[in-house]
Amino acid sequence: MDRSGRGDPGETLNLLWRTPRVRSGRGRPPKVSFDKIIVAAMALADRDGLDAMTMDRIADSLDVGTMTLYTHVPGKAELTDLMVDHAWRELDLAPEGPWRERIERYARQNVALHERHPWLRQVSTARPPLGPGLFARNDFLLSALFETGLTAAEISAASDSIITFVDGASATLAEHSHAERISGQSDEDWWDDRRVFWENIFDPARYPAIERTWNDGGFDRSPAEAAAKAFDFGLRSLLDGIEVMARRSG
Amino acid sequence: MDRSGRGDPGETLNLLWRTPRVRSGRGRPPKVSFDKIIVAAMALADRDGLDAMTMDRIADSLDVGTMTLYTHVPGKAELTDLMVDHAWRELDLAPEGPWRERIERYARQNVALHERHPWLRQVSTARPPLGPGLFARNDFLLSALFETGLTAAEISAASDSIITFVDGASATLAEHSHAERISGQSDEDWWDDRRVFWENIFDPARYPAIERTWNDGGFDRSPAEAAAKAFDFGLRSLLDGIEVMARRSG
DNA sequence: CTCCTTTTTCGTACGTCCTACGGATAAAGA
DNA sequence: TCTTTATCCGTAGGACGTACGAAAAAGGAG
Repeated sequence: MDRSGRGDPGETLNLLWRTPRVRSGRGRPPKVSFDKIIVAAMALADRDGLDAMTMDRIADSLDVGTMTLYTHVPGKAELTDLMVDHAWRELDLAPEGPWRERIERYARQNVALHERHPWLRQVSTARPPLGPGLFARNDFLLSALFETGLTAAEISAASDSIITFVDGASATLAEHSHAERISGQSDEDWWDDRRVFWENIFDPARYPAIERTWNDGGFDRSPAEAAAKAFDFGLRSLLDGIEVMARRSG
Repeated sequence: MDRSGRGDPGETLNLLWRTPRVRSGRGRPPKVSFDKIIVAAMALADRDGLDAMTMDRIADSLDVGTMTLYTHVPGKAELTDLMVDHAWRELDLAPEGPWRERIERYARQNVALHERHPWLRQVSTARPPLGPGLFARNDFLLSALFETGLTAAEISAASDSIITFVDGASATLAEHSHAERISGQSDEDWWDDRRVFWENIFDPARYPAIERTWNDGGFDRSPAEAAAKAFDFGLRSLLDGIEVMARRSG
């Protein structure tokens, strides 16, 4: 009865924390491994998108039968969880420098991660797979925030809001920088559609604030640039908010 | 070549802004309408989740053949876009009160919206359907922010970061309050799993900051309470950030 | 070498889902 | 009555995930 597109949480949990199996030597030698499947699936999703990542194609790219995958992985939902955790493990989170710098580094790394793996925006929202990747990230953020002297509850809340914002904003950024590839629409066509929309469909009388922002040049930047500005502003505000709270309490 | 799970943007755009068709009187009388299909689809997704919302079941709930739907809607991707926009139109966005209050009202409304329509978290991230619902929301936020005296570019960035944060945090909140229904796992089982995880799987030596936060009571709150705290903190910080910027510039 | 046990491989088949196609159907107008 | 127009919807096909079970390939025992 899985309605969220994710597999049984317990099953995934065991896979995420599993220690590599020790083979007895007996039995037919495996052609693929747990890890190779994850890597192949990620490569496919990176190149052709999450929808193109089918069990058939993953198996093909590994030169095995489709059903062979099911010896190593319970199903596609679990495989997706494993991919997400594997991606998060790519974050390079050295605990160095002052706390604010560390969190900014995390934010930049997260953007780069979404650039490499644009499919993350389709799966990485709420209810994340509770694997080593997630825990490493959370540990990094909590560890940085302990330097502020806030209470554990405050730190936890601050960490959660940073995760929420950075994940969402990274997804938006990656969305824009991959837009051409995703929509199959060239940048020129995009601007054309946009012009047609503003000229023919948009009714300024109905949305005066949008009209005014448009006239004042608020939309002159490309979507990617605008998203980057929003990212910077939001992150700065959150970090400032943490500093204010720290000064008040300590 | 749609890889994002969304339909042709141009097609959806026309549907979103379409004026109700004037029937000539000729032709077989319709059994369903555009709007009824959207409402039925939303009811299904609300009750049973997005995965359970199939074209077959939507048609059944309307007492028509499956293919009848395709007379009114090009396909499922477009229907999903229409549902998202329809949901956004439910936001009650009266432009009253000081700007900060207005944005807080928007935030609360958005949480309520995600409570009513938990499937939004699976579709409402980047690349939103550019319909009346989106524009009404953006107009509301921009209109509120104009009171701050910031430049159009600053307002646009601030608005975008609020949208990113509020959407992500609302999704997390709704996720937790619907967790039981989604996972089919009772609250007791959830806490049991949690205990098993901390006792058997979690390695404190590897994640010292998490261990410390745990010991300091940082995780004592229920996930829903913790998410609410993160929501409040993040929104307050963003609004403070806007105030600071406004004071600096004018 | 032969047989048994263990482990992995993978072809077949089924159920679900979206949707292209085209004939049937029901109204209005000529 | 015949034509035009708009809608309804049964059938069929293709894509996908995966249950099942037989076949294959290794080690070890006799």
